[in-house]
Amino acid sequence: MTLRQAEPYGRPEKRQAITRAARRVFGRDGYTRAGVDAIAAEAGVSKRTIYRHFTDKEQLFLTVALEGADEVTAAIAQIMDRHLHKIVDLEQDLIDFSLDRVAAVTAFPDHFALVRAIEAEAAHIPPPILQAWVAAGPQTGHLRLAPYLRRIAERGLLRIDDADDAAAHLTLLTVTDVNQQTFYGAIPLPQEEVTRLVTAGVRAFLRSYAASAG
Amino acid sequence: MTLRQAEPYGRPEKRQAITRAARRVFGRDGYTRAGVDAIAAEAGVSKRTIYRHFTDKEQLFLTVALEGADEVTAAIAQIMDRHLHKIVDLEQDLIDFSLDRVAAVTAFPDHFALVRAIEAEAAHIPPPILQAWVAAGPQTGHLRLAPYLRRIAERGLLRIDDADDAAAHLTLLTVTDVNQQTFYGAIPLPQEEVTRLVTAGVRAFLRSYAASAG
DNA sequence: TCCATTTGACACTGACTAGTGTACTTTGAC
DNA sequence: GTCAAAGTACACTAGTCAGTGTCAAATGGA
Repeated sequence: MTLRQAEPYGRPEKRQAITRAARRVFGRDGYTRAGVDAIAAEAGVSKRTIYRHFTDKEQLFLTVALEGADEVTAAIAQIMDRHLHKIVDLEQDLIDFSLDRVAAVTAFPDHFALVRAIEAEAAHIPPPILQAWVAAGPQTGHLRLAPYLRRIAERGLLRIDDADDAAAHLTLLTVTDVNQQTFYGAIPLPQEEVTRLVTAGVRAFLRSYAASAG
Repeated sequence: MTLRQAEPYGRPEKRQAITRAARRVFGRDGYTRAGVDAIAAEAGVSKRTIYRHFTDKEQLFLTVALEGADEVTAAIAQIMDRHLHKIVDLEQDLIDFSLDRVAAVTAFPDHFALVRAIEAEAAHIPPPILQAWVAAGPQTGHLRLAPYLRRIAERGLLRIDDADDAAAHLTLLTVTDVNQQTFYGAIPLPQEEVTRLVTAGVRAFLRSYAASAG
């Protein structure tokens, strides 16, 4: 199992149509249920073409997983910059940031449905590739969040020993909580409940990490 | 799709052999990959017998999911009682409690592998049954943890507004964190790292909820 | 226009799998 | 020992699906 095939093949727009369709179908049906024929139909492409671009169903899946991670990581980076660059009201800014981050799950439904599929397949994915995915996706999220928190701490608004731990804790108390309850968006949750969960999570985080305890 | 079949059929030990094997195979291979023949072989039972006890592969899966949840919920209840009944050193007791709770994942590997399978299948499981599972498993965990925290708060050791939120937050900061990183035990993590994560989580929880801030 | 690359249509193989039908054997209660 | 309930062995259907072979059609650059 190779990570990526070296030589590019075929027309890029075909390849993109395939990966897009694959992301959707893998996310909707899961790896095993997803049929290559269904992906071909969804992509408006011959099945034969898929096998000219990708050697394997497995390789297609892994390619899609890695490429999607990059995409979403970039989007999350933007959300961080929008909310955490300049802080006016820390609590409100963190709440807004977390709500936007949660909303990304619904903004990229195909990708996050795929995330569920990846987590389901974890035991069947070659460890190095799984680690590559974790590194490209979730881990990068933490690594990018940590510096923002550190900078906020330097301004005297937070008291932080380990910024990576703090980033992980903020994520757990907000995004992870919601994702777990909604199964990554598979089971909807009323927006007001999402807001409540995120608000409670941010408040708990601030009680734990705010420099000036009320 | 009925929740449980009313009339009991066949010898209970056969039925148990089937459900045990099903739990293991479903957990190992996931729902779609898991073959009924494989389950029959693992159970030391004729495939025909499986279909006399259960109408469907699907019904077998759902039965196993619900029964396993009950079992593990009971085990977790014991862990709570062991560590949270009388508190001597709150931080240490919470750490020990959380470590034991995390260890339950490796103590019931078949069940928690199945949990991953359930979460993977979430979108394909009839909502009422999925909710029944959530109620029997994860939710009950929270509901049972909350009273303990409330009692600890009444003794003046914690300051808690919403005990359910507090229970959820403690769980997120410890068990969920570890489970997410290990993919429910599929990818191992050194014990020292588990201890570090849990300790950091409990400390963050206590900074957020302890009555007397240091 | 020409030609090489790419793609499509489609039939096909081989393997696997859920579920059934049936005839035979085992088990355990009485 | 009898007998009915339960289980086994095994062949079989019918469907699905990953991946391939083949050849014709489309595409696009020179």
